[in-house]
Amino acid sequence: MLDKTYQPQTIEGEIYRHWESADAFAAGRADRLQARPFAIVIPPPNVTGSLHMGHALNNTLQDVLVRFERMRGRDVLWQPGTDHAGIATQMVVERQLMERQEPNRRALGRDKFIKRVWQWKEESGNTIVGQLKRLGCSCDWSRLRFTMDDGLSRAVRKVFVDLHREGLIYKDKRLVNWDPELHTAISDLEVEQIESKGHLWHLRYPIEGTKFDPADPSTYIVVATTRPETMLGDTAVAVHPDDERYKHLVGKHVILPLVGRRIPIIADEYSDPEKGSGAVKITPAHDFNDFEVGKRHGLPMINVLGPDARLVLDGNADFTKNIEQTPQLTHTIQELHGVFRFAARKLIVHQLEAQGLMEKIEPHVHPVPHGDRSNAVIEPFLTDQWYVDAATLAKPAIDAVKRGRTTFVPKNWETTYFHWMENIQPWCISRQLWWGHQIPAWYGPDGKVFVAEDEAAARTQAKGHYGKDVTLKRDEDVLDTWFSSALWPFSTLGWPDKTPELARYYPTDVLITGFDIIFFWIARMMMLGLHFMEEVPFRDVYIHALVRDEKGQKMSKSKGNVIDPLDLIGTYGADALRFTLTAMASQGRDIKLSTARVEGYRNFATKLWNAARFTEIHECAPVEGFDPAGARVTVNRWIASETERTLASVTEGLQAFRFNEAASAIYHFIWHIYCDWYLELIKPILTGDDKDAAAETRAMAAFVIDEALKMLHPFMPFVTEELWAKRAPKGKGRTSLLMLTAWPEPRHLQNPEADAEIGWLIRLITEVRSVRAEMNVPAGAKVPLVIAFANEGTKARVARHEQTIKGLARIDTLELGRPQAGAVQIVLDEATLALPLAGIIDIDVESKRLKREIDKVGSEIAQLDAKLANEKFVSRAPEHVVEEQRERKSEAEATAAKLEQALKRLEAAL
RNA sequence: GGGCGGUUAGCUCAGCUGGUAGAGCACUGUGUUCACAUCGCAGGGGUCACUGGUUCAAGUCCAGUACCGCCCA
Repeated sequence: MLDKTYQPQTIEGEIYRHWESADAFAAGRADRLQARPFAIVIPPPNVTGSLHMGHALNNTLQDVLVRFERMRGRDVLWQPGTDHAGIATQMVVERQLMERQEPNRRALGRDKFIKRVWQWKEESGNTIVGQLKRLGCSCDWSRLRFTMDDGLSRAVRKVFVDLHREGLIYKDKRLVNWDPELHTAISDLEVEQIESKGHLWHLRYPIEGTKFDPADPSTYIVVATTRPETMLGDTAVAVHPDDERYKHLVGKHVILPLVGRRIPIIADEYSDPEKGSGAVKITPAHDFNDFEVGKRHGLPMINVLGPDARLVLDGNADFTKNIEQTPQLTHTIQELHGVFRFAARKLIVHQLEAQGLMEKIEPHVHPVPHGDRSNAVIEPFLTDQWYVDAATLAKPAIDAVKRGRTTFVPKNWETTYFHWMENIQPWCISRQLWWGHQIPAWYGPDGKVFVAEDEAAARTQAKGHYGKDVTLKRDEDVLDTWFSSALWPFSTLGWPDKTPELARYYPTDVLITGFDIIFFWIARMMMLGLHFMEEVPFRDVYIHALVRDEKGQKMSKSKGNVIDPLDLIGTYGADALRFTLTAMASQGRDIKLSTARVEGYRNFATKLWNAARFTEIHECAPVEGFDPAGARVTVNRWIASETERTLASVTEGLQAFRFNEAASAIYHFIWHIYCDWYLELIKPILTGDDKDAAAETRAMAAFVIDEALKMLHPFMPFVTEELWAKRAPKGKGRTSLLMLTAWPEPRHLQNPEADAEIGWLIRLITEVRSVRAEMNVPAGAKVPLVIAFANEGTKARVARHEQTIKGLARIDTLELGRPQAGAVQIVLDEATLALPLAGIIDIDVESKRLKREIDKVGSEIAQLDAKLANEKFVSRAPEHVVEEQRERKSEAEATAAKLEQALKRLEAAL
């Protein structure tokens, strides 16, 4: 006997272990070798991370789909794995060293540090795997991969070497986004532009050949800048070519204050006449736009900052090149060399002010680049880095989506994808970190680079080049983490080896992920998948929303509004959390999660549990060979019909990635159809005298709940599996696993007659209950019911459902006859139901109620009349729509007439 | 500045190809009838942001406005 409530905590772990021990998650099961494969690769979570709400949503949706397809007979591979997350993981371990007051990374040295990270990975790397299991994820854990596994690392090296050979990876000296805190380059995508309050400093640059006079504007040009400290590296001043104010100055030079460098005034459209003074200083080594301007005009690039964002002036040959050694210059170098950028800013502003070179300072809000990990202000920095020629790789990736070989759901994300891909910049892939895939490049004594999959191969190349063995030094940098993630759909399947898995499961069927990594990950998988596999990595990309808190705020640790999915699982069970996320995953809107909702779906699990308990109590066990199409009892034919409708909704919903529709279809069926009506309607039959009907009903009740368990299983795997096991056919144990049971097939069970009849019955019961409640008839009181003016069909229905009506509407005597004086009357189709409540009810109140009803129907008739009187409607609307309105009108008129009669009868009683 | 999305019941949200506005929670009344009070029954509550347009018909399509959010520059 089932307990009164479902206790998820006590059974979830056990059920999960049961699945695992049955190898139920395994891809390529022997019984499915002939089946069509269905493959999903997991977006690999950070190996040292823990499950947050985004993971919970992402993996729930994947699991729903995977379980659905598995039940539909596909050979499912859900490929799990974790990501080494270069910067994040390295930071975690460094912080750990600091907290434990152990030697820091540099003191430890590269090898020892990496060993520590591996150690940390071994300790905590499976935390998230365990958490995914708690969520119920049915990944093939035997195939768990890690981006730094030997195999995946080999794939990374091969891709690097191949792309390099093809000229698609190259080393270049360009401006990069430099994180001065982490001392590494990062890609554009890892930079967040944050609107910040700053200033616009208007600096006066004296024009060469004039005597600078603060009172005479013709002796200087004003440039506006948000970063005065970079002025030491200025190599030009730019004005717009059409700017009349400055036309006469183009071609002249200014003498850079504090430095004495002679720099040209150039005309370039980059300068915006509307902004600031219309003239801008050009610092090619410290600004991306200026870099381009510099290239156009052949300007020198003078780097005045070091990797830690301190000024480097002393001994900086580029800085002192072509300038006179003045006392001012010496002073500048002395005072500013080694000073951190923001302190330098203050000093420089101060000096310029002292010399009358500051025209004005305006408050100014502008975007400032920040590193997404360190949150440090990013410095455009001129260094040598490795780049991927993304523009070339993007072409086939754009084409594949344009031609529909890969489809985004919802479709509008394709716009985002195209926009980015069509404007893609070279991808900086080297990182000055230790944790990651070390770049497979070796340098000879003269700096000549040899790219090879291992050192031996590099040495061979070097020997060929130099004609002798030389000492090679490996590039110290590692690759961007996303470089290895980009290979995930094929590297996890064994590539570069030609494995059977690769042949069978690539391309994968669908990728499920959030929009925040369309660029980081999806785009790059598309590029590298197409390049190396000559086939898209996935057919569909389902983009889901972000999970926010109930106020719509992004969850973040600093805001303290994080809801821990594991807490919710602990309180309400994994099924409740999963169902909530699925039911709220409608396309194109963020999810505002509230625990009330989770609680509601926990209640749903309990409801289902108790429905099962009911079937158990009434011995509704599955009957082998039971054919629902052969049911005779109307209510059974009806529930079979409803079941089939639900099956269509759930199946179609999942096929179209309309998770919320699928979820609400099964929810509505179980609670509001099966529990609210079917189980209530069959109670009289189960305890009645008709043994055949009772037997059929028990079998049907069992059949339907089993079908419901199957349909609900992808969403709520634990409780359904548990009930499946507990609801064994009579005298037998149930050895099958629900998760490996076949998804229901349509059996032509839809039955309009049964639908109509039970629909009528439900309306009758509801109407009677409603009137009872309105008339304050005590809930427990049984009253007589007279049905008047019934046609033959209704009479037959009344006879068939007499017991049910009596039970559910709390009726003691039910007869056909005429409405008694002073009775409450209900119009139901052609019939009138009368509840002789004289003495209990207030005639006046009842009269008002009937008048209200008449008014309601009356206004409906008026509306329909207006519509049908409209000639254009009648002539232009489709025939069936017009017909429908006519029918509706005549029904409404009939109802109105009957209500009028009812009112007359009531008034006659007065 | 460019792009995308949102604005529907007190709250959180559904509403796919235009044809009588739905759910959950909350609220009100009522009930412990032998599956379930993590429940049942009944009920109240919406000029679908605004303005125009297309159409016989607009929450749904189009244009614009306002406010909110996100992405990119």
